[in-house]
Amino acid sequence: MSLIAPKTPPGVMELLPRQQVAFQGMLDTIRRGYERFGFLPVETPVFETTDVLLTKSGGETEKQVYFVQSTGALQQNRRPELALRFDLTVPLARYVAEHERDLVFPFRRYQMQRVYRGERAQKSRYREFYQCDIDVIGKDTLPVAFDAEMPAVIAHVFNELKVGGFAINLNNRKLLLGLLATVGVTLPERQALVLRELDKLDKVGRDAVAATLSSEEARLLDLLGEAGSTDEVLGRLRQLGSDQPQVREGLQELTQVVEGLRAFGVSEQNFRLNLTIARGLDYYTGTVYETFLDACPGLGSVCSGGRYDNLASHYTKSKLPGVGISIGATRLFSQLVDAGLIDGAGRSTSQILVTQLDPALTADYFAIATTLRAAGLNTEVHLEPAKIGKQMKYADRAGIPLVLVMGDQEKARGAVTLKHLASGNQREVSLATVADAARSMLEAG
RNA sequence: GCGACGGUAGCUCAGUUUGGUAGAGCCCUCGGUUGUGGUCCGAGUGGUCGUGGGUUCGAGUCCCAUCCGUCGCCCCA
Repeated sequence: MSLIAPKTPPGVMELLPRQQVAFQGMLDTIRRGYERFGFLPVETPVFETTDVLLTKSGGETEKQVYFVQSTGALQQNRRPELALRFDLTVPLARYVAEHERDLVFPFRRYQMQRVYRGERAQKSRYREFYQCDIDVIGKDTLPVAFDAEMPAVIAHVFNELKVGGFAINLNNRKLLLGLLATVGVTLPERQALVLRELDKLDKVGRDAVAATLSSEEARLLDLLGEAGSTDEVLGRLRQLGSDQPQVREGLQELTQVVEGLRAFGVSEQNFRLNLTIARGLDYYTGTVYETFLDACPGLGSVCSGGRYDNLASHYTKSKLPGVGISIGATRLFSQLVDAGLIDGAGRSTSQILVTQLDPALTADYFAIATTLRAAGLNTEVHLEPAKIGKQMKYADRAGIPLVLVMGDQEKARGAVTLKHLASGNQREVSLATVADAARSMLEAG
């Protein structure tokens, strides 16, 4: 019988158990951070009906959607009625429109689930990946203060994740569109093109971008691309003295966001104004965010989002403005592991392995394990008889930090031997105090 | 969808120039060590050389086709 090659489909992240522990730890940290700011959990199905999912899509999005179809429907040649979500924001819009009467506004929700994009896999571009979103949806109105809270939450989470240096880049699309209008760019298609080119500024350089633009557009490019501190950039924008309404409004919002961030106590190191980021052109209408890690300069954003004034407009007549931001957890994890900022090989969930040295003492081993578990320690018994060296090797490879050994010598003394594998420390302790001893050896490392 | 590069052991790769018995390191298993993992030493398992066809006495190696993968473009976390 011929074997089928065991192979994960391209563009997915599949982890070994110890890596999975490390990844779960990261998700736990993000979840704790989101809850610390009072966001509520929501989950939605991985698939939506195609009419819900594709309302918003331009041609690009639709090309990346995976359709879901039953075998029966396939055989009847019917068009798929379901498709996999490609982000969590569109499902959120549907969710809010559908459950509007049962929700409390402003509605603060977090959602950490997998999304799917049918594009060609590349480095740190996955076809299945986790997004960890927070969004706030207002009823009729949503003050700009919420735009400032988003990056404050992210700064808190990234500091908890210990990712090293990071910078949340801030911009405002009203400001950008207003400035474009002042140089005569008012056609949506042209605006989109200029913004897309602007977005590439860091990547391909000023001259390459300017070559695709008119001279007036290029002058604007130089204004937007000029570096400087937060206050310098704001000052420069004010000096323009533009009375173009979108420019005034955008500048005022951006100023409020900066003031809010400072009031929240976010370090100046962790945010900056960057007038060249434009974000996806679909639904953002005001503030936009993109976050970059100092440790991974060449790689893209690991966390981005923005303000949208009319997201749910396809599903309801209610006005439901929102602002949200999303951590790309799969990409973030793989980058942090590559950069050595987190240990990709986590510990086992077992804290202690009770070995079987003497088959006659099996009942004692089980009883000791029960005692340790009752004391709150994750405990595993090596149920398969084997040489003690092999049992230790098992603990070492599985990432179990502590090993318990008891032979008839120890038993006669009412004691057990505990060995901490990483340090090699080994102690004989009284059976009566084994849980406390184990705990202190785990803490000592 | 477009472009570049690449497919040889579970993994990383050498071998291709000049056709001549399929290799190394790591991993894994066992042993050295009958109460001690990780280090060290020894042995062993593991391959239709991506697939199909062609040239040849003989193809991992040369020719043609094809599939798949990686990276980049577009777009995006």
